[in-house]
Amino acid sequence: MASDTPVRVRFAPSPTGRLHIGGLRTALYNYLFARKHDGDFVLRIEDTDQARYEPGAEEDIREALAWTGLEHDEGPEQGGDYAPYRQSERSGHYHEYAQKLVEAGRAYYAFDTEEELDDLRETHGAYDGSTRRQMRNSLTLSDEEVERLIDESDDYVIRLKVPRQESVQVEDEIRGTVSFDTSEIDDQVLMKSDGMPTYHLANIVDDHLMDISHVIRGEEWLSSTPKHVLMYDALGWEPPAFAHLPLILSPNGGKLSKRDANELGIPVYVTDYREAGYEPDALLNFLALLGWSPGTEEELFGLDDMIDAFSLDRVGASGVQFDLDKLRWVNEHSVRDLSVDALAERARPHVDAVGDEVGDERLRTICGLVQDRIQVVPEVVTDNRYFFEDPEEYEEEGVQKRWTDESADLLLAYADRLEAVDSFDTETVETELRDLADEKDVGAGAIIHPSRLAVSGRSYGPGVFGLLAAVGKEACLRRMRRAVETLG
RNA sequence: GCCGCGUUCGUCUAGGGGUCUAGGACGCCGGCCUCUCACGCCGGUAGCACGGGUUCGAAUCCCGUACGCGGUACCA
Repeated sequence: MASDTPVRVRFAPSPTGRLHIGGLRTALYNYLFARKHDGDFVLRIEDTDQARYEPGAEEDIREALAWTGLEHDEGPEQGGDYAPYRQSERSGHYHEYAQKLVEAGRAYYAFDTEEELDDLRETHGAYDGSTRRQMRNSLTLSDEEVERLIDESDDYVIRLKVPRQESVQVEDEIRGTVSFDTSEIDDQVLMKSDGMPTYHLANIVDDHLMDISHVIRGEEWLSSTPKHVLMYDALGWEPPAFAHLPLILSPNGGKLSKRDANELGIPVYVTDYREAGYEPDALLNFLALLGWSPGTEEELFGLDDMIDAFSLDRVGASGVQFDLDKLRWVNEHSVRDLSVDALAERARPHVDAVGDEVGDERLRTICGLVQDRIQVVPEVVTDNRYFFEDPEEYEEEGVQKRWTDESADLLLAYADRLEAVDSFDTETVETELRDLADEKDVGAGAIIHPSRLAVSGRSYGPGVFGLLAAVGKEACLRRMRRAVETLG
């Protein structure tokens, strides 16, 4: 990397769908690289495919990035020195340079119909240096004919004239030099018949015009990079540095799919992670570790720490499998770092969503009790149902282990004592229990465990005294007596 | 099929000719702590894809094979 040119990178998603988790990682690496080098991080919308355009997708992308905190310096909505940042608004540039390529003899008009192209693919293979002579294009037709065809119809494209049998070198920051033989490269369409550029043209024109210094993108682009290099060369432009990131794979192999989301619980879209209650900083931390290593034994990072530690040469080259357990582990640490108040605030929407009615004060109490027992915020309510409703059954294993012949009597006696008590706080509840244990000459555990079982239906969970206090006097008495009835 | 990229514990990775009887993390298993669970701490399990070279010496370099992934559109 030339250290004298300012670093400018871009994240260039296409609004054909919601932002994918892989896209977020690409954005993250771009962001880290930009911040690390005091450069600019640009958001560019690559909306050149009218057929696949999805309304709302750009909004989702913006929302997802905002949620994660990856702020860009320039983009469609806030503008910047290189505006506009939506390719559909930059048509003039693409036409201009497509024209230049034609004039320089590095591109040509092609008039072939879809049927002719299908036919070509079947009989000869690709539209390239070996077959273009047989096709209907400005290389084979007379100038007059070409002019007439262009005038008469809009149904033509501009194709890149790929030189025959040359070797093209791509310098990749992650993989080193990768070479391709131009005989393997077809005459890529640059301008589509609808007047829109293809990704390939738009991408290099914009990267050049926007002074992009480093193109950091997914590995799926590596194969088309030689085409881009050929175009930079034809236009007399210096290509940016390239870095192709390894792809994120499903634990089942292949790309992450909606099926992984359903079967493995791995969300595919960024906003789904928000919905699932993951902490954005944890997601970013996890994503950073997926394909990159700081070289130290540190694993838990804040964004700023990641920026400090980041470098492209520590990004791996092989595909990486998504590991939900690891994400949950990282998230668990983020949850634990939250203040109880913050956790309660985050839990609120999830509480409301399942229709539990609980005041802020009590929600904070509950959060305090479960904070280091959950990995993801919604577990405050999805696990730990006993805070909100009486247990419907008692964990069988727990009953076998903790419910003894004396449990019923002890629990009843405890319930009676609690009924007589005025304030039902953690200390009172504990004092009463210990006093009763002394009185009956049993270990505290003889009452503690049946109590937990009766009140929560489980043999595990928060400390009993906090648990009882949080559940409340009325419910505790009801549940204890009910447990004695059903467990005997 | 062809082209490209990749291959270290189940997973993410460190390591880039001797310091590697391969280090860390997640997961899993065991222990300690403890009213239970969880946290925390301690310990354990498990790996250089295979075959040839090069070298005094290879996880590290080269070649081949296998496997995986990507590309092969008027999609990005």
